[in-house]
Amino acid sequence: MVGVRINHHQLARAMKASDIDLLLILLVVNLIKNLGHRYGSVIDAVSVAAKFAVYLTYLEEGKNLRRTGFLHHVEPRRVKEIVGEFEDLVQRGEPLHLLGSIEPSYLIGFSYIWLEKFPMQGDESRLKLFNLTASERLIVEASIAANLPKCLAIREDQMYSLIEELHGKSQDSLPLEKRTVFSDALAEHAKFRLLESGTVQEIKLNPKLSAYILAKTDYSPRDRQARIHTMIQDLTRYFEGMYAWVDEDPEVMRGIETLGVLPEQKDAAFQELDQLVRDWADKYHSEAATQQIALQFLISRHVDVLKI
Amino acid sequence: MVGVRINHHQLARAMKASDIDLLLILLVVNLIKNLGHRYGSVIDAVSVAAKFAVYLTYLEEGKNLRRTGFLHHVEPRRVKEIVGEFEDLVQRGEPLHLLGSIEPSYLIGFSYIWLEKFPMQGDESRLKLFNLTASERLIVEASIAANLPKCLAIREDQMYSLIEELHGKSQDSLPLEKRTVFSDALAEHAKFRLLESGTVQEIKLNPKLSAYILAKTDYSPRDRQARIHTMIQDLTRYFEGMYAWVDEDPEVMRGIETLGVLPEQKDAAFQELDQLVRDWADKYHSEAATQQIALQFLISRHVDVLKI
DNA sequence: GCGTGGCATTAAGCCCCTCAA
DNA sequence: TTGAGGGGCTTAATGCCACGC
Repeated sequence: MVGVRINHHQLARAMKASDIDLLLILLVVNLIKNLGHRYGSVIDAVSVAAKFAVYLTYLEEGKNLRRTGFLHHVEPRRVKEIVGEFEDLVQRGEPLHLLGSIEPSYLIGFSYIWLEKFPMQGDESRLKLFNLTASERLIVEASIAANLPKCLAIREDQMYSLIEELHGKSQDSLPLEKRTVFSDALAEHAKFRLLESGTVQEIKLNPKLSAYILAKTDYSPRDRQARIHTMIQDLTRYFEGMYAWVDEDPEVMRGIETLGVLPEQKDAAFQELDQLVRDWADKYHSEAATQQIALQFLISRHVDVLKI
Repeated sequence: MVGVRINHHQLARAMKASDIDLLLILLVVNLIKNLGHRYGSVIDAVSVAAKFAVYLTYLEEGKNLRRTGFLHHVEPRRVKEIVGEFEDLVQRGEPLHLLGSIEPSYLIGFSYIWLEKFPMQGDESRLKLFNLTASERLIVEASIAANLPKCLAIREDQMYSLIEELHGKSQDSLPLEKRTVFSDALAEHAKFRLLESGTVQEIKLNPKLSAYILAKTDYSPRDRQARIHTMIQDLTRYFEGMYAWVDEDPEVMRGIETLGVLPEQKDAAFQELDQLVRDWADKYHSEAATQQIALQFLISRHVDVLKI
């Protein structure tokens, strides 16, 4: 049972979640489970977004606390607090901060700090910090994959120190009120996340002592990070475009085609579409144009909603 | 100042929100401001999604409360509560409910209940329920748009009754624990939302008395609703496709082209693309194929991120 | 390791009321 | 009406410690 991967979207559908609910689930569940954000920080992030909505309405409604409160079902007193928070931000030129980054900031850069604090010089043993006999060391080293980042294996308490330092750094960029104290619980959470993502590996030397090694130089691999970034940007653009489409903006065109494709024709179809789009863009592109447009497209498996 | 429309995305960008934060803002702010969901219900909805993530991890990790807690930074005891909630849902076959519907359920169908409770028979006056002299009535009626739904104008207290009944109905579909009591504050919120969306109009008869008329048969116009629905579905599909793309799924192809287009060529370009895509789909479509694919595309204004 | 229990703090989402400008 | 108070309830996010298995 352990390690079974559950398709949250399918389970949610089976539980008869509505369309909008599926969208929320898709976003939130991935933030938490795949990207590794803390449960609480996602809740907080959304709460900031919701407060932002309140602040905007407040501005749009002529700074009327009561009316804003009615429109969103929030107490005027609370509206006032919220407005205060945002005016403060604007005043001090501080950035609007929800999650801040796609992956948890206190885990990003974990490898750098490790490499910085515990570098592995030349051909010294990775297990330098542990008192092992030569034969013990050889046995352990044999069980470690090759091509690992050049830094030393460390003890649990040293890893906690690294995490604490990282947490401290990530807090520096936050306004004073938003900072959260470091706690054992948080440290342990981070350790689990690092292990789970494969960034760190634990090697049990004996029942009481483990060595921790850095297994990857990033919380996520570089190219995957880049792809996730692209995904977020595409999604945001798509979101905005679709909002405009809902309002029947004539500058926006939306379309969808579903079709059955034979496996052996798939690659040809993909390639041809790519070429068609490229040619189309070349044909209509004009350097003289002031208006830039973007054409996004995506081919993916089509799952007939009714069939599920 | 009142009624000024603020582009939340631009303001958020100006406040240096990160990419992922912009995405969250786009979603949450629109749920609250444009679709009219209560502040609290959006928070709750996300909280349910987050709890769903916890539940999924719990299942995937072999029903290990503690480990699940560490992975998401939630106390094991809380994990247990959350798991209990979901097992209950599954057990009783109850649907997973976050927002439930794209627009607030207690406002959808407002016009139906009005038409049902206060229908306007034949050629009787819309203001039947108000004691007005013939001339007063004519003056007021002249100020009302033609072609309104055939139902009577009502008093404020009657509108509150309608809202209460509607709230009651929407609660029926919820499990017992999730129900919220009706309150004056909630009623007033609904009233403001109805007025703001233009579903209901207020006509001041005198300083102490207002008549309320139903100005539209829907909280949102039908075709707009349909578009919003399409948007949510497209977004969800796009989301899923992009997630697969991140994992380098070979069945997924993602692309984007940006170009400058002269206004006079825009329509031709749009039409040609439409045709190209159609032809491409026809060419590769095979009835024999078991695998269905979907090609989504969207043209929208391209805003260079760097320029903002 | 894991489940379970106790104990504590703080914020915030809710409700209602009054009074002065 | 709107802003500004006051008062109160309840949930839940977050922390810590400890016991028994």
